[in-house]
Parts: sequence; C-alpha cells; structure tokens
Amino acid sequence: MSEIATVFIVDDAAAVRVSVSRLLRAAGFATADFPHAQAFLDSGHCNDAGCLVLDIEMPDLSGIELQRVLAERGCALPIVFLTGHGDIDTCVQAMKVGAADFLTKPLDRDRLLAAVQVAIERNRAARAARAALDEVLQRLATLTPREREVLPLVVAGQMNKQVAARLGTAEKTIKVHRARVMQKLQVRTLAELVHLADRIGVAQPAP
Amino acid sequence: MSEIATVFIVDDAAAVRVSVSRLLRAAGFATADFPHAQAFLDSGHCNDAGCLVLDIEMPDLSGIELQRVLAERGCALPIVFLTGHGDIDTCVQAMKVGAADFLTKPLDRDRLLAAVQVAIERNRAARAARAALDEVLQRLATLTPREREVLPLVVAGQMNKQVAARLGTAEKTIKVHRARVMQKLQVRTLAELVHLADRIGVAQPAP
DNA sequence: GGCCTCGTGGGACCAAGGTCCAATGGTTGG
DNA sequence: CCAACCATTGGACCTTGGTCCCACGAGGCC
Repeated sequence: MSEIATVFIVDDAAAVRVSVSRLLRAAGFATADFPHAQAFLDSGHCNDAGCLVLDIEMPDLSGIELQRVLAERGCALPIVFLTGHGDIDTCVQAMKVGAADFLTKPLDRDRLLAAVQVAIERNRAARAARAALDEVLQRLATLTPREREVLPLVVAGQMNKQVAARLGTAEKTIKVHRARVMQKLQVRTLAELVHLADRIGVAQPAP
Repeated sequence: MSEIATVFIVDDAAAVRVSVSRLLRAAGFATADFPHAQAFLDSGHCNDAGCLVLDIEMPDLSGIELQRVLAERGCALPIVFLTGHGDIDTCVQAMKVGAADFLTKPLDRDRLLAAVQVAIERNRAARAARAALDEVLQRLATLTPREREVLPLVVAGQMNKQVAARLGTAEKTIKVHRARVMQKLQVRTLAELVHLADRIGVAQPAP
C-alpha cells in the first residue's frame, strides 16, 4: 500500500480548521483543509486514503448533506463529524449511514485523535478489500460471453456434461471454456475458483 | 419461521410502558414490558424473535449497560433506545455498538413504529442467518477429528495425495474420509462443500 | 486478403475422484 | 467381553477432469 493517509478537514470556521489541523499534524497525521463542502468535492480526493473530519453546521452543503453526496459517489472515506450544538436526530441519522464518529465541541483532543485513528484504519481495510475486489473484477472482465455463462454453472457444482446440456453444446467445448476460465481467473483448482466466485458474488442459476 | 415477533419494552416509568405498549399493540405488534433491566434479563426472552425498546435513564442497570450485557450474552435483539434528555456521547456510543435507533421523548408515534419495524426486520434476518449457520455447525459437529483435519485441506484445493502426504497417511484413506465428510455435510459436489465451508469460515492451513 | 478472437468440436491419454467390496487394529461404552 | 465406532488400507472399476494436438467456420480489424 503506497498512499499516505490524509485527514481531510472541512469546516467553514477558519479557526477550527487551523486548530484541528495543528492538533492532527502534531500527532503525525497529514492533513488538508477546505472551507466548505464544495471545495472538498472539487478537490478530487474522494478516493484517496484517509478520512474526513466534517463540521455539521455549514452554509450551503451541510456535513450531513456532504455525507450523502459522498455516499452516492461511492466515496469510501470514513467521516468523523464535529458539531457545536449537537442534536440527537442528526447524530442518529449520521451514524445510521455509517459515520465513523460524532464529536461535540469543545473538542477533546484525545477523542479526536482516537476517532481519526479508527477512521483511518477502517478506511485502510476498506481500501484493501476494494483493491482485492477490483483485481478480481478486472480478471473477470477478460472472460468472453460464453465463458461468463459457463462460470456460474461450474461454480454451482455442475459437471461438464450437465453444463454442456444446459448450454446446448458438447462436453468437449465446455472443457475448453472451463480451462480458459481457470486460466484467465488465475486459479488452479476448482476450490480456488469457488472461493473467488463467492467473494465477488457470482449469481446462481436455476437448477 | 414460527415464532411471533415481540417488542420487549424496558422502562422504569410505568406511564411510558403503558403508552408505548398501547401504541405498539394498536399497530399490531405483540409486546411485553419490564420495569427494569434485570427483570428482562431474568425473563429469558433473550433469544426470542422481536426487538427491544429501552429507556436510557434507569436506576441500577441503564439502557446502555443492558445493551452491553446483552451483547456479551450474544443476544441478537436489536435495540431501539428512548431518552428524555439525550446526550450525544451516549447516542454515539449506543449506535457504534449496533443500536437500531435512538429516539428522543416526547415520542413521535410514527418514528417509533418505523424504528420498531426496521428493528424487527433486522432481527428476522439475523435469526434466519443464525439458524442456517447452526444447521451447518450441527452437521459439522458430527465429523470425527480426522475428518475435521481433512476438511480444510480439501477445501483449500489440495489433491487427495497431497492431503495424504500432509497427514502422513495413504491417499486411499483420504478418499474415504473425504467421502464421509461430503456425506455428513450433505453436499454432493466439491463446489457445494467449498461454498459451505466459506460460509462457516473454515480456517486455511499453511501451504 | 491475411490475421485474430471466439465458439465449436474430435481423438488420445493420463491423472484424479468416486464407488463397491473387504479387511484389520485400537478404543470405548455397555 | 462384545458391539460399535474410528482410522486405516487394499483392490477393482468407472467416471470426470485436465491436457495435448489439431481443425473449421463466423466475424472483426488492418
């Protein structure tokens, strides 16, 4: 894993940005800050490694709204919310949608650091999982249409002859497709193939 | 699924118990209420179908503490918290540990019903998953020690001869064990076996 | 018109899995 | 002590899977 985790801070109050940045940098984190949600969105750091520290109360796009937008864009950055006058409903909503933490001002230094630490770790794990998945999906993309038909049937435990009957072709042909699927997906045993298919969720056909 | 979902209400205030029960019953839910956490714990409904509606502020065992106790006991009942003067920290803590919802008094009828609905559905899904898992674990329990050694190696894609070498025995023997494993786990193909093993998380041995 | 991929297939052959029958020695619970 | 279960193995036999080599027709690309 190459990329360095960065804490992205979005707060309309410059004083908060400065103090939070300083605090995090002092603890060894890399930081970047933005005065409003749009600024962060435009910065294109959505797929970077790290986490977000978001103020709830902001003009235009609030922290909660930004969370929704990011979710829609498939952004995996965990969010640590900061709020002055916290309201329970907002908190619950944020947490339900997967916020990493929800802290109230005045900020407790240790809690912020702990929350950021956890958020970054969560992001690291999510990115690793995503990378592994992408790697597999990429291999999957090299399959021909016919191979994509054969794969689920093989993974479902059908024998070559059954697959052949299902697809209206000869067992020999299925052997060829099957061999190619194994090659392209870089697995050497049926067990590995099933593991891999399970991870990416290959659909099961009707028996 | 046989069991009927019940909403278990725990609140030290009789008035709240009555009004919440009435509200839920009017909406068609079965309910049972308890004046304090210990009463619920003693009732043994921990593995029933349904969900919990917990007051946060209670003498002795608070709602949050009860949540922790239940988690330790592996209780799958989702929890909807109620609170009078909600504090953010408590809310965050509860949600992090998996609370289904966190509502503030005065109670909003529709939000309570919605929360309970979602909680019960979550519980239903969790119970179904649990039942399926138990079913498999039960079959797994019928395996002999030797069969339990063979299983992970087979699932890892090892050939009979390799497994035999690893276990210091003849390939023929492995064939027998393997056949018995398939029988006992009620699978007919290697693919099914791997699926099943993946679901229950069979550990991988060193290559 | 060559060159490539894709899907299709045949033949041959070996390795591996699955099945049936049969047998032995150790352990354990009645 | 006997019955039952477990782990172990052998042999015979059939079915499958995997791997070579080879071949052909349909399309797409340069």
